[in-house]
Amino acid sequence: MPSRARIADVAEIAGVSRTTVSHALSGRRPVSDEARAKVLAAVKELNYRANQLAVGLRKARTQTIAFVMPDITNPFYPMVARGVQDAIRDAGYQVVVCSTDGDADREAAFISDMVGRAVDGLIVDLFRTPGEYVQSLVGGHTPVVILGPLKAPIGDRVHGDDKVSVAEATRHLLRRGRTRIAFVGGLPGVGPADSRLSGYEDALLGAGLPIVPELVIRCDYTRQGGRAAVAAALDAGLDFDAIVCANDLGAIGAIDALRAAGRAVPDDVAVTGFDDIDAAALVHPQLTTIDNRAYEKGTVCGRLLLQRITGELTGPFRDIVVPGALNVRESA
Amino acid sequence: MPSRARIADVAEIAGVSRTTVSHALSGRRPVSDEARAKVLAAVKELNYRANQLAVGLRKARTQTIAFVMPDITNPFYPMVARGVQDAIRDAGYQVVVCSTDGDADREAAFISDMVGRAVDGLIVDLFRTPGEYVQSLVGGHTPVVILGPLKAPIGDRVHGDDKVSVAEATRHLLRRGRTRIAFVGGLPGVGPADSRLSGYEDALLGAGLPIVPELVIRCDYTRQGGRAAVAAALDAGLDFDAIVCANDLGAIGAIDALRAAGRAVPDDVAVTGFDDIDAAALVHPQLTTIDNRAYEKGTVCGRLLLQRITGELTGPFRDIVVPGALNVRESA
DNA sequence: GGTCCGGCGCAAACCGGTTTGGTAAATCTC
DNA sequence: GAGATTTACCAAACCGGTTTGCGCCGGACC
Repeated sequence: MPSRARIADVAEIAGVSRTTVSHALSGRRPVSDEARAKVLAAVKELNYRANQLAVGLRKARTQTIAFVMPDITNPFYPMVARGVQDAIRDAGYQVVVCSTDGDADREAAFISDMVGRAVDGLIVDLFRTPGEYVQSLVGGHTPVVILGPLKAPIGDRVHGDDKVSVAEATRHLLRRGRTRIAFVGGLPGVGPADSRLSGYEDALLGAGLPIVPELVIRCDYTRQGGRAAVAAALDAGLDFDAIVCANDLGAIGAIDALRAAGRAVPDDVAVTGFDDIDAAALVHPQLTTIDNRAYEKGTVCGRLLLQRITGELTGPFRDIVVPGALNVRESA
Repeated sequence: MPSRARIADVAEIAGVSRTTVSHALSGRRPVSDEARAKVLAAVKELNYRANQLAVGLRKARTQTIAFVMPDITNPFYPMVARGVQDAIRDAGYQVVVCSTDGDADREAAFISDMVGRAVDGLIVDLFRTPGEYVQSLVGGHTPVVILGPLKAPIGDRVHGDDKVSVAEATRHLLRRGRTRIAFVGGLPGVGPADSRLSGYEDALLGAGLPIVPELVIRCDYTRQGGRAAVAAALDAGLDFDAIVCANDLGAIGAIDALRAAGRAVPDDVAVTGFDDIDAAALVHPQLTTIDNRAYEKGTVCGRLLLQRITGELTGPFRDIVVPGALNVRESA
């Protein structure tokens, strides 16, 4: 394989110096029309493109940001990535996506690696790496935006407010006349379940209704978990006319169990989910659920990071809440 | 912001030359235990990590490959990306993901940009860019693996065989005693519909059954398309006991129409899909469909590219078929 | 006609690493 | 104990660009 054309090759063919080629292409200093024409012709002939490693090395800017996510196959993150990309593209920036696929060690490895590659900024959603450790990895030389619930004084932060969102879903059920509302999903201490549960509680208390312990059923985030939990509740003869689920998969499982027991959704029991996964609109009945606004979160992260990189934004780190949006469909 | 530590800083603190630091860290030449200890101490103290731009520039290798995909929010591609990543990670390579989000110009821009960033290899799935153009963008200096149906003499190729897969799904229906099988989906000439249709035809003809033109219904790839097509067929009084759909969304739409008409799935009409999207297992009844083996395709792409990069594989470009896998669930 | 100025181009330094060639000291060989 | 070899290190070249400093040239101005 022949190697790629270098700027020296262009200079030789155009009959000018490397400097002049650089200036002709960047416009940093004026160049005669004649020289520019010769340079452009040579560039075309050789199919020349600058080696961005060299450019980045010299300029100390790579026009690249990294987005470190826990799992690229979780549809939330690709949608965030698209938002990020749309927010930074016009400024001439690129995003590179790193998925740790649930591996804790790889979170740190990716961050370190991306800093080594001299990215101009980082967006990170971390499951397991403590904030202080991230600090040491980044070294304070690269601006960081934290996506998600992690609180760490290393950069701006963008996150949702599950509590408020679930409270809104619960109030939606109350407005529709449901009074015996159950909560299903999310083992205590695992993931976002607790804040979602507290949103449910807030809404009930706010409406002057009691929290009935039997109607708060904790289970994992799977379809099977939701199905088993609701089936058990029905078997136990519990009485409820609506279910607030901690996530969509659990809600789909809940509907499975209701269908199996001959209860109509939403007529006998209304069901709400959380996440608004693709399948939410595809199942029957279509799921009323909370859209976590992945794309918007991405654009916010991208804009924020860009402002830090350019210095347009300085001062204390900001904390931006992107509230969820209740998506009313058929199930509630 | 203070700038990051450089190798010269490490050398100074350790009291040795830059050369010795490099050798101590890379092991390319022997270094005394004493010097190594001092270097490692200084590295730790300064939290030093090499600037990969400089390393890549000098070594002319970046240990990075790029994966250019048409749409990161199509779950197929993230799963492929995971496969690629798993295949190359142990060799010390990284993958950077570029999504063109359906924009044709950006396909070319990304490829050009990644070549400019001196990636060691490319995996591309192109919707619109012609092969020869890609050739000129890459310049023949970087190995390429083509994912998908594009035929271009610029690199190895990894793709499915929709025709064979759909034929298998159709034979599955025949084995279950279905005889009047319809095909629904995919406008002619758009995407993979034609090869899928021909698999359906192959299977019927192979079983000695005629192709009934009325039972071949072309529509777009959406849920609405499938629903409208099947609703119209039912209205027209067409008689069929199974439907082979060109994709899962269309199949879900088909089931919508069957449900609305009071036909039971699969008892009255069996339905198969294609893609095995997440929702396929979440809808009711769960969809029997063809898994396009995204992860496996990713690992194959990754391994192939790696072999080209290392020179382990040379000679004519290979064409590897990753056959789909029929995933039998409830709908057929 | 000399001075000043702007336009234009080149040489050289620089970014931060790796790699090569050379050398001084230590060790081996006979 | 002289010569050969090895060990351990360093200086300098190099990767491919950008940027800086300087000189040359021609035209305008006094």
